[in-house]
Amino acid sequence: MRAKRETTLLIHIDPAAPIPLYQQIYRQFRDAISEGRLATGVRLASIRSLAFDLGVSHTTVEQAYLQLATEGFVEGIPRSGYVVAHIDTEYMALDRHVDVGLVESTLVDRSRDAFFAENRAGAQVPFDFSYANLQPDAFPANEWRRILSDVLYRFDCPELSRYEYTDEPSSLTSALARHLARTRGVRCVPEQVFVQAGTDGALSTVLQLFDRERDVLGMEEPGYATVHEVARRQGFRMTPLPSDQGSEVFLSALDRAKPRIVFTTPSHQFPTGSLLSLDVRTRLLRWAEANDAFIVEDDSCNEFRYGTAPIPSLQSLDAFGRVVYLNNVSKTLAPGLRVAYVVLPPYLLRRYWELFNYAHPPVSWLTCEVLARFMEGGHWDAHVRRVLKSNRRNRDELLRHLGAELGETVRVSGTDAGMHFYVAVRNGMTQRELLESALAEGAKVYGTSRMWFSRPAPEENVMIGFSAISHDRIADGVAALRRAWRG
Amino acid sequence: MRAKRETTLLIHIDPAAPIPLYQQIYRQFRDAISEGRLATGVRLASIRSLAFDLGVSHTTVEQAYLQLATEGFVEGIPRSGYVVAHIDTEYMALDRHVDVGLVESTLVDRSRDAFFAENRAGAQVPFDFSYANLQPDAFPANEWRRILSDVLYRFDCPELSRYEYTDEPSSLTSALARHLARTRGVRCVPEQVFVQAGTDGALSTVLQLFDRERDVLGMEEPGYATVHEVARRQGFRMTPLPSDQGSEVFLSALDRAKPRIVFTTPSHQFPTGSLLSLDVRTRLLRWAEANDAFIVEDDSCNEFRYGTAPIPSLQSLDAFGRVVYLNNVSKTLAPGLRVAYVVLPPYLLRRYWELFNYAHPPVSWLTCEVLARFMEGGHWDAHVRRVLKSNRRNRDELLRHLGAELGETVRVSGTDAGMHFYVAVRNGMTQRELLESALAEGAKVYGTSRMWFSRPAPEENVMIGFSAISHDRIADGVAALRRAWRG
DNA sequence: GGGTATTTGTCCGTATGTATG
DNA sequence: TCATACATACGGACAAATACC
Repeated sequence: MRAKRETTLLIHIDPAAPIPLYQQIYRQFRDAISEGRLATGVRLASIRSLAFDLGVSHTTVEQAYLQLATEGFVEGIPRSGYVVAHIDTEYMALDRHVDVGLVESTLVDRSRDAFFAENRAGAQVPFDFSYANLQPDAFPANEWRRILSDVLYRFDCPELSRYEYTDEPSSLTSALARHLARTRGVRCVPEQVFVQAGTDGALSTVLQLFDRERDVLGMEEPGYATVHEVARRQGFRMTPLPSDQGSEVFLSALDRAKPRIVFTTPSHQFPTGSLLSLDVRTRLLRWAEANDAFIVEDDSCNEFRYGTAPIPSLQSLDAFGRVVYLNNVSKTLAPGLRVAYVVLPPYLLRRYWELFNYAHPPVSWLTCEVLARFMEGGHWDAHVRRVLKSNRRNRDELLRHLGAELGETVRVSGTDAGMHFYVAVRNGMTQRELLESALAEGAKVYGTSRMWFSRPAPEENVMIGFSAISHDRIADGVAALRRAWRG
Repeated sequence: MRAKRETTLLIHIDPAAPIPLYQQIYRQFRDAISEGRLATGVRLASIRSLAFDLGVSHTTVEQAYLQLATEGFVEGIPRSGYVVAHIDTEYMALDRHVDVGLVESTLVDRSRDAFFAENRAGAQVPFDFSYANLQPDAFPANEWRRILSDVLYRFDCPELSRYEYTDEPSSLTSALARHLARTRGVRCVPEQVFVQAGTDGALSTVLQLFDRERDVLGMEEPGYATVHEVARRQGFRMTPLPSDQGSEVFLSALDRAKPRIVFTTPSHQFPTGSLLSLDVRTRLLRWAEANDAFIVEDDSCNEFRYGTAPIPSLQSLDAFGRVVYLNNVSKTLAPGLRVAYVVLPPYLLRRYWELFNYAHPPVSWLTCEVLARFMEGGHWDAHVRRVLKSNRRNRDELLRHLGAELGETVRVSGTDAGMHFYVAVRNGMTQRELLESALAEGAKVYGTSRMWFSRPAPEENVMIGFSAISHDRIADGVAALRRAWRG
């Protein structure tokens, strides 16, 4: 490229200004070029001549030119000079404060959204019957901090400075494999266990092992809205499997629709709280084997059974490698940790490694290491016992008061397990009216309508949880519900 | 259901055994039913009669029966008795140690995989010229631990016990928005910032905002293999955009293929290390606006520039809301933390909230909170300076020795920025031979062939990194490379 | 047209005030 | 408090490009 002519741009510098000299020069050139005052191809003053004019060292000018060159405003021709590069001056003049209005309107829309209004401001209500959150002080902060200090003191944590790959068994996958074998009868080696970023992330990963075009996901209805949404985002078609009309209806829907993947919550159906019997379990497994289907067993909440011991997992009955075991630490330790895990059967394990060659584990090594030590040190079992005890106390209290205050008006089910009751309120109110009248009395209960996706949701069903509310507020909370629903 | 006849099953219990009495009873019934020794419909001994026979309390037997009932082995008929439920005894007899062979063979296959052999055992080699890992002691463990203790001491961390939703601005998104505005000129509000589980996770999320059927992803070639893999898993078609033949070839490929999404690394192209000039940047942005396309700007590694100050981000030039800004803390703080973040432009923000209604943030609240305080406390800037300094020292050392020992044999590029050099070795060896001969001398360099996906990769290009190796091993490492490549 | 002087960018070391640890 | 490192600014030496004779 040849220079057309030399610049006549006048540069001013102020040695007293707080801005470095080379930056003052740089900026004046940059702005002149951006605004089109220096046209493409124009030759800049030579480093030495400009330095002489300004009374500074030539290296100072050099530094300014170098910065202009790396940012693309000028082009350096070796040992010859600098010329102005091609710059779209029209573009550079455009205002970049774009579409802030769209951001703001989107934010406002969100804040009005019913689901968020329901779930977000829970803490601000006197009686929050949340079905998923835990007691505010449930997290074993002291133990966690101690273990974390041990890990960080140990030595310099080279693991944190390395990219790991998902086929390296870790202390956490080993601890989980042992724990699952002991408490849930799950048979696996650590290499089958994958730690994931929450249930959403786990499910996302599992779905990616299948074929969007051909494979259909069978979804419990009513069921987790999150699962429904993840499947939609992942581009999978869904077929509803009625979960509130008994197991025969469930199984025959399965046989009609023949999904490739089936999402189930066998040990505690969400939200109804029902339980898949042993007979249905074996029929489900046989069906999966006969139809080359896979079952995702979401075993969340299995720890909380009131009356009987936890029942064995579906995976432990699986003789064909048809079950993906899925669980998380959100209900027992902390939702805020975002730790879930899946156990893949052999076929899907192979498929995983075809598709996740360059994938890294999605959860912090530090979190995994601390959790592994927490489990291996026996803190996990002790902690689950504590949480179970608290949940049982709250459950009994809530059940007692619901019976006493609203005995005639409500039909309560799903009381054997989990962190909430599935309650039909028979006072003629719509779901919206039920939630809003309760809220007006300071009590927050939760709607179920988003858990249906193929047929209209029954109006009268709400969820009343007992995991987050403090024990001594339950009585007053139920009194508030009575005022709201029985006048 | 009516009972056929009563059981004659003999139950033994041992009060001295470590197993609870009710479990001894439960297990004997369970096994008998599983194995078919008690047929469907058979009536169990009544609770009181069995209790009398065994000499235990009737509540002990009741507990055993209850467990059998919840697990589905028996059915309780109210005020009548328990009968054996329908059990698929044939199924229950199946061996459940299935397909362990498949698991094991998959594991063996993996351990032989070239990529994993290359990336996994890095630490065991005397001279690891890794291009992505950090110094083993790079993580600021003391500061991190102190902040973490502050957070956990503070009070009971109710945030850990709650499910959050992704539209709640957090201390981290606020800190990131401020930091990005200051150091990269990125204009955004915290509500546009989304913390994600690593770059893989971030990219996954971004892709889900598009249409798999219609939208094509334009991918730099050579470029990140991870991006390629994520796109494949997400079901997106890809079109290659040559990144090693100058910007005109890049832009014309763009104009021919017209992808909807373009993945770029403008401030430090991976792996070539080249830089997108200002002119190309504006042309890219104009092109995106004219073609209704979106650009994903991976700004990773922008912090490491040797010689000149970091150049402004593409997002800061974006007048149309066409750029998704993407970065992570893996190169500066720790890959093991798995923290990345995206800044969505208004249109994609709206799209996000259509699809991620029930999504939770994928990163631990604890990690986010500590990182936010780390940044707000000024530790981030100081730490980046430290890492930059270490990288610069290593870069200079490596460049010096490469020139001295292999000056004739290699052509080194991409030296202005990043954590590695892009090196063409001109000694006639294939890529495999280059890597293996180096490894035989104890030096690990990294292949580039997986970064091409539509055309054959040049054999002679390897990456030689300097971010993980210790400073005083570089000289010996390069000597090893000389022995390997020049005999 | 070829040798030479000059201009040019580039690379080197160094001094100084400031920020960092 | 003090040593260190860094950003800034400076001047000199060098070699390639250019202009001149």
